[in-house]
Amino acid sequence: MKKPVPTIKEIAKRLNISASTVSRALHNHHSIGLRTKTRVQELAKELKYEPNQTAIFFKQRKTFTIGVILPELSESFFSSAISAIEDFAGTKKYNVLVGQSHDNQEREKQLVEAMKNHRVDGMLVSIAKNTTHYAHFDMLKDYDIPLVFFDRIPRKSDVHYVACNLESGMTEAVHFLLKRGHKNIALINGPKTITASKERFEGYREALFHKKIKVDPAYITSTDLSRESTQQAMAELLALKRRPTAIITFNDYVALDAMQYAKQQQIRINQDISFVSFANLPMCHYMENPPLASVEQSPYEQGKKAAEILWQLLDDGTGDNAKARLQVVLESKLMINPAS
Amino acid sequence: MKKPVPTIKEIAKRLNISASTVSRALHNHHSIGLRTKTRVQELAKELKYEPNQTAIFFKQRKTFTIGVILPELSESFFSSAISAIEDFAGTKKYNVLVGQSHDNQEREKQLVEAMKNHRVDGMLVSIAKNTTHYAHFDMLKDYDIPLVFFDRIPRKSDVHYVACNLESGMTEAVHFLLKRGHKNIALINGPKTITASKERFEGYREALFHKKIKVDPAYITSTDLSRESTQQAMAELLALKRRPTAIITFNDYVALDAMQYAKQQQIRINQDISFVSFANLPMCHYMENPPLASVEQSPYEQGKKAAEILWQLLDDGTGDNAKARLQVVLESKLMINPAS
DNA sequence: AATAATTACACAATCGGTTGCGCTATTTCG
DNA sequence: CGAAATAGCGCAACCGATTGTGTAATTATT
Repeated sequence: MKKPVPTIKEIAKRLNISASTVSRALHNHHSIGLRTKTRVQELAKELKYEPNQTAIFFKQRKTFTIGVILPELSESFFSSAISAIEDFAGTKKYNVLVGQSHDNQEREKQLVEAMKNHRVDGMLVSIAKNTTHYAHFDMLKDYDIPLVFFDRIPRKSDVHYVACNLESGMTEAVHFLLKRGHKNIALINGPKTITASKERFEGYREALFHKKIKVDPAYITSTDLSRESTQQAMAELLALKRRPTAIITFNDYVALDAMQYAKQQQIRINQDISFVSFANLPMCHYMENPPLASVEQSPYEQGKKAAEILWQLLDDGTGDNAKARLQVVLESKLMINPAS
Repeated sequence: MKKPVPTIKEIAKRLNISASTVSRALHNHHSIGLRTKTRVQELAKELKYEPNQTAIFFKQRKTFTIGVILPELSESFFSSAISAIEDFAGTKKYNVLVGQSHDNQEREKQLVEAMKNHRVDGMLVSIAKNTTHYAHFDMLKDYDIPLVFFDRIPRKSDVHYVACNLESGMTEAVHFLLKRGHKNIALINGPKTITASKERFEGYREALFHKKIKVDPAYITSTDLSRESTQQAMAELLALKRRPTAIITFNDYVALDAMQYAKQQQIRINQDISFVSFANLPMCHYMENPPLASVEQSPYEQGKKAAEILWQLLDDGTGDNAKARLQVVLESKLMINPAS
């Protein structure tokens, strides 16, 4: 049951040859004779020899492992993204190390440290909500570990990233509602500190500006994404004299909480008030009164694209394209809910 | 930007002492004088020295990494489980390597190989649907890598595992419906080949037997979990003379597909036909007509428990408890949907 | 036939940190 | 005061694989 794990030395000893010869034989090196080559390979198969990767990692200064850090593994968006990343890594024979920050900057930093010490060959990161310092990421340059951000990206220009154009998604959403005759379109945005909220607001402002409609500050609310906070925002909107006839929410979860609250207030969903949101969760297709439309943020595609970029950097060897920043913005798309 | 990564040797050279002294100083070894100790530690901090883990992994024959293999990272159940595992591993300063088998036995085998060669300290696995051979798992014993299965466990008795008692969950579900006056309770079960389906059926049979009700074979349908297959099963049930008044489905997704089809056939959900299912997905709490109840399978708890068992094995050092099989069955619980 | 080229392998260093052992001062104690 | 104990540090082996260089034996070249 507990056989001694076979090593190159063991094979060498048994065949009375040197370890280096065994190593070369196993790699089909040309300087090894056919006879010894086959003898080595046969014994290796017999002993079920498998190279000790930890030794190789150490020697080659390469671990064939990438690190992925994201806020929450259990969130649909991120689990789709990590799935894409793992798929891509699998095709390249790479391993994937994961860590979740739980939107905690300190934990995020620890994870970066751990993965750096682990000598991952590259990293993919979706940053925590409240991450404001990026020193723990900058450090990776000293270790020549390429880094690609995705979805939740830092507000810096000197990084590689993949993101989704939320602004255009929001613009599309507003136009969609305007076309349906809505004039009073409110917003339940996310936490003001995060980029994603700002982009959404910009899209909103842009769309209204384009139609020469003034932005009513009272229509702009925000939630910390908790149910209570969302319902608080909803309450504010319902209390307005000029009550909105349409609400665009930060994402589908917020929409659901808002809609639930609205229902309690005897408001008919998508009749008295129409909803449009972000994420396009599959579950909404099963609902009787889902948001009329939702902006697809393509988690799988983002993850995949981020992985592609990372491998581009890995293949470049030295990462000499430190100047050329690879920045990809995927177009978001407003998906009209068929069930609505 | 590309500073030479500091090593122990570098520190040793600068202080004109030996590498071994540096190593011991950093570990607060008693045989090192206070003066040199502080000199070393200060220089280490100044150079931002961080030990190269790959070297330590290699030398110590320990990687502080566990491998997790599951069918699909993007499935809610598994993403919750991996989240729990990562959380637990984090508290122990361990890293988590993930891989998804996509229910493909060959890929699963590759992943086990890769993780074994990576010398992970332990593994957690939820096996692929169609995995029938376990040789690739047995091999781990030769490498002293403890292994704990969870949720999707193999049909072998000589393994450690954590699973959920689906049978009792099903029994509860049937009793729930019987108590509400239903006599004609049908089943849309999962693929016949998988254990989870068998357990559900056993629970169903057991519950009816207990009430001295005969099982009508026509009430037992199955789906491969695709929408088409589910709706096919639903069509069969609706075509029956003695149409069921309640249906228990394999999981919430199946329930949603079935309900959608039923609606198209002018059937009023939970009035003409009541639904009960498995998984207890949060999304159901937002629906107007969710399944009346759903069996909670506690993915987070299962993942956590599996991790706990794995660490128990890791702490035992030699894994000498090869005889004592750690097998935990968590009770499933029928959750009545508040929104229903 | 003498030299050059090629084949086939061994030796040894190396990656970075850890650890048993040994050596030398200094201190302690009888 | 001389011997034993102890403190403080260096030497070298080691983990397992890779790789540059050296070298003997064989083959090719002119």
